[in-house]
Amino acid sequence: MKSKAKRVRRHVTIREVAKAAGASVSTISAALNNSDYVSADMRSRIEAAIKTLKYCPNDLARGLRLQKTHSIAIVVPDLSNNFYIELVRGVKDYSASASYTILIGDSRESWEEERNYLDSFHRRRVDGVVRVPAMNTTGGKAKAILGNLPVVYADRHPREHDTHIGRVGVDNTQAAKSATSYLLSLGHRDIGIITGDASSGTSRDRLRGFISAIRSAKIRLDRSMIHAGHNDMESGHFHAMQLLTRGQRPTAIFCTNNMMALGALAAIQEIGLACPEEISLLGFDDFYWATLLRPSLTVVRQPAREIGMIAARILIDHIEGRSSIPTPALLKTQLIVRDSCCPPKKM
Amino acid sequence: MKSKAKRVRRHVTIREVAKAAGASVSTISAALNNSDYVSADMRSRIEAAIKTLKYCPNDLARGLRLQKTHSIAIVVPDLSNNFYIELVRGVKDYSASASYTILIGDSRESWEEERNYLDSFHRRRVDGVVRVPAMNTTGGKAKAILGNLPVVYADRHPREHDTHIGRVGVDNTQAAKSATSYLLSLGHRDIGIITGDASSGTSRDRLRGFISAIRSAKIRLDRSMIHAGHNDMESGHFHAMQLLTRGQRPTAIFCTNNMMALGALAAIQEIGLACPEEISLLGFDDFYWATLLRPSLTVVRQPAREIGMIAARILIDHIEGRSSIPTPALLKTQLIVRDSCCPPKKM
DNA sequence: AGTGTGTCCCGAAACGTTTTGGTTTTGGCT
DNA sequence: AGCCAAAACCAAAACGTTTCGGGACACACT
Repeated sequence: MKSKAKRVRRHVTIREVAKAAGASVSTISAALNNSDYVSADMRSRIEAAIKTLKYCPNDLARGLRLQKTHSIAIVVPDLSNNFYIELVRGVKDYSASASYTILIGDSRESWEEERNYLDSFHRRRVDGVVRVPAMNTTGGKAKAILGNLPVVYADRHPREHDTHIGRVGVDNTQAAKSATSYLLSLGHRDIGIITGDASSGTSRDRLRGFISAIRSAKIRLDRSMIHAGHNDMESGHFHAMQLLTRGQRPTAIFCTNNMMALGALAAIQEIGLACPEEISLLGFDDFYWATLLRPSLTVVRQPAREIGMIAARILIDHIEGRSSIPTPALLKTQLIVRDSCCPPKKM
Repeated sequence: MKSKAKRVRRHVTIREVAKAAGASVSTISAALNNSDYVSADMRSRIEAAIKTLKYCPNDLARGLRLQKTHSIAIVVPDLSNNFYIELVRGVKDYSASASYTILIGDSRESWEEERNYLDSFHRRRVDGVVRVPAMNTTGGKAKAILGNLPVVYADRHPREHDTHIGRVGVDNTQAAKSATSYLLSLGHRDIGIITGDASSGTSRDRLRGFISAIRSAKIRLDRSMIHAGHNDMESGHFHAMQLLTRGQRPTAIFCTNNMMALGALAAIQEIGLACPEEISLLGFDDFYWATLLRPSLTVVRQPAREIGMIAARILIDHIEGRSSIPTPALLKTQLIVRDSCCPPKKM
């Protein structure tokens, strides 16, 4: 037996395929990238060799040589929020159709985590990233991490100094305004709102829409009815508690994301208020089990999957030098009326 | 200006850092991998150069040279099932602590999708994968795709011919048995069960546990009470409908995963049965909003995060040549009693 | 016979790292 | 001064691909 003992080669290479098929390395490569100019005979010999050797191409080498990985990253702030799952799936489906591969990051609303993911994806030389920035990204600047990698923002606004090639989401101001108008039309006058962190453009827009609706109805705006949470269940619960236990309790609460709506619902159940009779609850973002809650939740629905698909489209178009749809791309929201809102009790 | 027009170099390399710092390429590499033998002076010059040039290491080249990527993949069947999110987070947290990076795949219970992910990860040369195989993986054999990449299975059983280096989950038979015993102890005698696909070892085990409990209680087993679904809401709904509209309706339904429990709950609500008074419902897998449902769901909880962490541990230990804990690793389940089960009405 | 035009294949050079095996410099010791 | 080990650095060879520039051959047309 040969003396070369350390024969623990982990993967078979194109070179071994070449040897087995009696061809040169470059011919194998040509065959793999099904270029023309490789005879039928040769091609079948190569395919046979690939099969018997169980050859699996090395994308590291490939990407290195090509200076392109045919992959994009998607980083979202909370995978346990079904909205982002749908968004990721949109990205994935479009990417797959354009034969791009995706890498998923879950920052859990932490800039630290997000930075790690972005850095890791950058080092992996993804061709671009669609990003839903984490909430608490205080001093963090993605630009410093990503260099001039193409970025498109989805759902949330980019910070001012973060360059990007596109943005897609909904018209948050308009959506919040019409949702609030719905509450007003039911007769509510004392409406509490729980928004996301004020540092987020998206949250600001939704708050703006809320205020605008209130003003249009010629109602005095009570700033103490405005609470800023952190887009998670816990802060939804906390701020709903605040709103529900104060002197003059609102007759309706509008939560600007689904997690906080859940937290608010928990608070309502805990206090033992009847929803919607004593307190109406309006959420943002739909999710597949919203109908299972009692009452089933009235929400404004964003087309999560479409947002993902379009974000991927803009990104990939840009990567491939095509021009794409204009941006920001603003998709339509839809008010899904279910059972959690009704006219307020007269007192 | 220089005539070299196409100066669109996308990324700065170690070589340019070397030039800027007045050092050789190998010295930069040494400095980066903070080896010894690089003077303080040189090191600071290098760091300065890295900063001003915004150097970002190329993990493709690195992985290629090292024959190791320091990354593992985790492929789960359904990211919109919170159980798997927790599992993924467990994997991620352990991996991060061992300075491994993770790649996430979401097969949506489809072998086609899973195969794509596995293949893509293999080509990327991840060092190993933790896998929760998709349900409908009929003829598919992961072995053919992954070669001899280390695989550890989590939550679900591997198929017979799929080699693996470890497995972690819960004692499904035992868990299902004691859950069923709980229903029996409440006085239920006519219990329906909705299991996952029979092709899954996990589903089989849970069914086995159910049957065993029934038999132990000396109750005649009614096979028409056993329905096999597909671990999704839709089939949970469908089979609950079947069970609830038949001649002799069961007084309790046991669903062997959380998605099917939700589907069953939807069916119950649709029919207008009072739960738990007219029909008790018992689920598998806890989720953070289970308490928000009315009734809040009684479930057997699996330690999802721990399963992920241990799976990652076994995998990484193996990759690094360490020996690990024995496998299969079976963790403890816990019955979380809430409001969806009560003694059956006497008729 | 000469010239061209396809077809099929190949060798070698890159891509950006790390590692190996050096060479030079430094400084401490006789 | 002379010597030597250690410290600091470097050039070149990999790692597994793709691509560029050709080479060899076959065939058709002058």
